[in-house]
Amino acid sequence: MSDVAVQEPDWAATLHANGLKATQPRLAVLRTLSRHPHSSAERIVELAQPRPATLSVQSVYNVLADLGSRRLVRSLELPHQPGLYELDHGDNHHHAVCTRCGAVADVPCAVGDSPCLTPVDNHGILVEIADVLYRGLCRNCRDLPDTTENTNQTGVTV
Amino acid sequence: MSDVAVQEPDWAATLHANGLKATQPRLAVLRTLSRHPHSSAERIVELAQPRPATLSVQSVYNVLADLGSRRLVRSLELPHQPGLYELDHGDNHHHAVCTRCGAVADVPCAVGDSPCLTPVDNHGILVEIADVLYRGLCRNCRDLPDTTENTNQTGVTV
DNA sequence: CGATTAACTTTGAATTACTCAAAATTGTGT
DNA sequence: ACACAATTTTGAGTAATTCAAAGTTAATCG
Repeated sequence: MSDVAVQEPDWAATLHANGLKATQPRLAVLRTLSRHPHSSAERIVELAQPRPATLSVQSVYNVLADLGSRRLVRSLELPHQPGLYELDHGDNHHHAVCTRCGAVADVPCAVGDSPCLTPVDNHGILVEIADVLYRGLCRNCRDLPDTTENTNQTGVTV
Repeated sequence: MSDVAVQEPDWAATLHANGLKATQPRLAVLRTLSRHPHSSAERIVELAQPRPATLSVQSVYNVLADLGSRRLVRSLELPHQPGLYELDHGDNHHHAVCTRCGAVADVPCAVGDSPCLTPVDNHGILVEIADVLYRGLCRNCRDLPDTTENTNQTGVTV
């Protein structure tokens, strides 16, 4: 029997197609984001180990910048938290974040087709993109009484 | 003839009504935000001078935190920029930001009534708030050719 | 297939936007 | 005016990120 492995893109080929060398740090970052979307730079370093055995935070920042400029990766900035990164699948999806545990979920960009897709002229600014951040409580946190400690608790109120 | 002054709220009374002392730094921050919405803490220090003659950045942060907890002021976090502050008028408006010059404009929360007001259950997260950030080009930047320097240029791409 | 070299990563220092804590000051009720 | 708690300031500290120079590596050429 063959292993039932999750099909992953050929990252080396993707990098080459974008005029980038297929280096270990870049492959590690792409593999990690593929398995763990919405990860911070520090988290990527943790998750990427031990392949390669060492990977500096600065390299991750460099890699994320390079991949971001090629539209392979995009970032998500939540208030009072380090930036989170995910593979850029070309869709313009938004995010829902739990204000209690910090869990992040993708939300398709289709709430009656607006406001994401309709360019609006607001006070002279011709809108091309709408970034929407939904805030609320995830199922798990909703079910817990106010006083209960949450296992997912990050200490951050987003 | 009397001066044609813009009518400003009685900030001292507002502070007292919220159980806060009407101190010079607090009055200066409120006056400044009233005249210059979407200002950062550093900018508030610049704009508030010379009344009082000295005002520390830390005081501004303290004041903003106090006023924020009383819902007199709210903040707006743009990626890769210091937090911006504005008076909280109780409406739940959003913001449009020019990706070229960084200009910020208020946008009423009413794009077909959604997505701001309709709670949606997305991937288990019961949405209570939707923060929308519109990005685009302001009239001024749209009229300028790509190569032209923008007078409002802050160096920041938001 | 091994050398060359431009691209890339790492190391270490610097910066920005804040936060924290203790000391000095000020607003307000008496 | 006085007193005292509330507030501001001063100074140090922190987290996330950026900058710059030296070292390393991937891919191309011989």
